[in-house]
Amino acid sequence: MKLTSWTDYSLRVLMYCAASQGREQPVTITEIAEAHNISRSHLTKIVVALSDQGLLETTRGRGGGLRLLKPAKDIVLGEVVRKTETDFTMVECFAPATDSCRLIGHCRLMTVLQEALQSYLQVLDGVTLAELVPSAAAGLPTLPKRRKSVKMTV
Amino acid sequence: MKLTSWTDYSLRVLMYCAASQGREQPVTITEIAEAHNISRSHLTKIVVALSDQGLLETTRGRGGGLRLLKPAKDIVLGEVVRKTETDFTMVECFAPATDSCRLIGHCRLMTVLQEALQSYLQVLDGVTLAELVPSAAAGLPTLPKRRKSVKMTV
DNA sequence: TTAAAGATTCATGTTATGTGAATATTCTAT
DNA sequence: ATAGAATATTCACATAACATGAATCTTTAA
Repeated sequence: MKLTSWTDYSLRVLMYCAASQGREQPVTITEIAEAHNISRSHLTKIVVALSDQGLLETTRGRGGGLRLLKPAKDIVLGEVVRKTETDFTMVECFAPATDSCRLIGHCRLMTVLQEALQSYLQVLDGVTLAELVPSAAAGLPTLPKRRKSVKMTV
Repeated sequence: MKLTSWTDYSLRVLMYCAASQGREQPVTITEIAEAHNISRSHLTKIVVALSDQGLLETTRGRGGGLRLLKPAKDIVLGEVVRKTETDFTMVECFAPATDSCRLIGHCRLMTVLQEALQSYLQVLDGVTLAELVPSAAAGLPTLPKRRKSVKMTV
């Protein structure tokens, strides 16, 4: 059981944007791709999806780039994961010939796993992007262009 | 995010065995494979693994088959899933060059996802095999009893 | 000694994910 | 206007995890 790397990258992009809120120039895809050392093409697709899902805003052309639509403190992780993760199927529902299904009518197993999933997402609903990116959480007015060592709260 | 079908099948095997506790002849692999309409070869590998993990006992030869090592009411789902699911890596830990890592030192994101995973498994720790297979549960031949509500850590 | 069971090995199929090149489109600054 | 910087789209392919299945070996009760 794991999140897809698609979700992983999506989170990185959003965190990067969150960390850069307040910057003059918006973040660019190339910038993030280089920071994380992944394919720019691939990252572009992820950004497009995030944009379609209303999680960030893109502007083309010179001086363009990415921006969060909401303040980082208003974006919860659960929302992001629900949108980026496409398949939450925990187990297959087997044919009615299946022993358990024959016994119970509807699959008790699936219900339980669904509850566990809810519990998982609820934890993520309690955390915002801002909390993952301390500098944004602290409400520092501006970030230095080149961040060296930034003190943070653990 | 989903469980592997390996885990899925593992659960089916155990549930089948649980439903058959008390039978004269032990359950056979062929029997389960046919019930769920999956490859006998494949299922064999799963059974071998379950046996190695101490979740069931196998006996070869005529009259052989599978048997749970413990009563179904003493086997919790969390235990099974922890054993059958091999990879709980939620996200990659990116290179230190990564923006977030540079800021935080250790990845806050991973911590949060780990907590969510714990919450997921805790729900499964509250459910036993017996509860998934009514006939095996305390000898009740009728419908499943309502399981007590599970504490969710949010 | 035979048939029924699990165990092992090897080869292959399938699918989701990831990569990257090439090119189109949009926008701003000069 | 136009050049350049950015996102957006399309196509082809690479890769690894997951799944399947045939064939054969090993064990054991009847």
